[in-house]
Amino acid sequence: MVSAAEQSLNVLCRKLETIGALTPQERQAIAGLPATVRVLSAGQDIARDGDRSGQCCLVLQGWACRYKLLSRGRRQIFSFHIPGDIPDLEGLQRPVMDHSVATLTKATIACISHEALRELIATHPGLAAIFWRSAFIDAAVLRAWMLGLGRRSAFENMAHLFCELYLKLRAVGLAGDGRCPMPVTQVDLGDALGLSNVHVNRVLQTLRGQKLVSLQNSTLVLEDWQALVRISEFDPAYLGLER
Amino acid sequence: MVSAAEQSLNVLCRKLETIGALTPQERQAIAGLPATVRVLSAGQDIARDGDRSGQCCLVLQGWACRYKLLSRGRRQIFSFHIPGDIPDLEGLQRPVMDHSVATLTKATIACISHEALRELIATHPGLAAIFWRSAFIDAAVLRAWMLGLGRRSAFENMAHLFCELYLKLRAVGLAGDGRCPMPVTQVDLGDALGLSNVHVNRVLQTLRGQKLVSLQNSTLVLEDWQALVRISEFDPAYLGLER
DNA sequence: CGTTGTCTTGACTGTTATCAATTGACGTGG
DNA sequence: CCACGTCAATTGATAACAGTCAAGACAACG
Repeated sequence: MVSAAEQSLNVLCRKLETIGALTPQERQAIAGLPATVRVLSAGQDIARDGDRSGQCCLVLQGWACRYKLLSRGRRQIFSFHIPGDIPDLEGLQRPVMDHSVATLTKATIACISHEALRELIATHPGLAAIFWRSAFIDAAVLRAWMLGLGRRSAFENMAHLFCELYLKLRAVGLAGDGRCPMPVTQVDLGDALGLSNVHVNRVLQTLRGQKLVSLQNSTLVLEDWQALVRISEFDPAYLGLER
Repeated sequence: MVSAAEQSLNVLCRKLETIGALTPQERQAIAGLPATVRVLSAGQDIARDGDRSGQCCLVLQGWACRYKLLSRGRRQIFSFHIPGDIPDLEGLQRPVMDHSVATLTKATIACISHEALRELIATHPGLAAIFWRSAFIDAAVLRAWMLGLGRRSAFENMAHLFCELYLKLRAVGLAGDGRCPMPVTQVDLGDALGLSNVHVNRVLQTLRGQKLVSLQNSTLVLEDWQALVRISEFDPAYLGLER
């Protein structure tokens, strides 16, 4: 069903428009990308450390993450990815993965060949610039996480992460009104924040106890945005969101 | 002195050649970049969080770093930069800095306008690809540091950092024979690894006591490469070094 | 030769990990 | 419909790693 695939590529346009304006031609070129759609259950690897795949994956529905494993079951999650994101864009320049990409929830994914993406970028310099910016924004998010891992307390860092995810989701129309989906387990949260699952649980209780956020049924409710921003020293500039 | 400036831009060629081959034309175009050379003492900011500068800086001699400050004097260093690196390349796409760049040692820096770099990239697609790859390699290094901050012990992480820096320095001809310059203070090391200066000191003593590395007079000696690789689970693939 | 920054050490504290067990929610098959 | 299995969330007890504070040693530099 070509039309379904074209329809679904709109999430990519919506995401790119949070970074810069698209011309009608650019939107059309994106809609015309050849894509293979796959539906995966939660916790499935999309690409593995060491793979050489030849295509990029675009998240259409659900959440994904990038992560890497260490001995003794240690895992670090580097980023969360929501609809519109291309977690493995750098495969275009570095074909061998140095980490893995996996789903966090049931998810639908569009696979787009490197060839098609390279062609798209080559023929649309405006899109090339937006993809560049997108890659640099991803790097800025990595730095924000590093700052938290290295220098923020567990409490501050979790508050910071929630602020970030809320704004990213809202930018693509998936959140609003002080609440957003947060379909990740406490283990996932711990692997992103460098914490044990037990400690994540306790920090969440503290956060709830202080009427800052509550997380239930995979929904995050931000009950005191100002306080969260203050506690976590959150400055949204790094997200590079238009508006 | 134009010839001195041209001469000095060779460090950039040397660095880029660790990523991909350069044609004579590309080398020439790089040598012809208009650059302003500055000499800075240790601990000087080159660009500050929030700045909008209009130019990129290329490290010619000495070391630099990218960092960000938090309240109560907390600092996280995101990356170390050695001769040939352009720490703020992303200024090309994101003109407002979301972190700072500073010297770690006495350093000489070449300032190159965004304009000139954009022109260079636009007229040399091969260089554009190499700069893309370079940006993605930087992101891979950030992820390696994240993995260490989140999931490695202080001991493992310091060993990992030393492995990384040794290979990066060797790739541009600044190290060899199991030793390399390491002109950073223990405080700097701590700010990179998310540790206190006191703990850095103790971990260094352990490392030395186990005959793994020694760090004296700003020189790092790797006494047991195999053991370091094993302990820190070091895999150099992420550095993307040609060879 | 004193000043300054860096390194080193000891004592104590605190955050977070680990281990182990329990509860609760959900889906499946008998 | 209930018994069971599974996975996620929760709790308590204890331990380990790393931070903080404070003081002193050392070295480089003017």
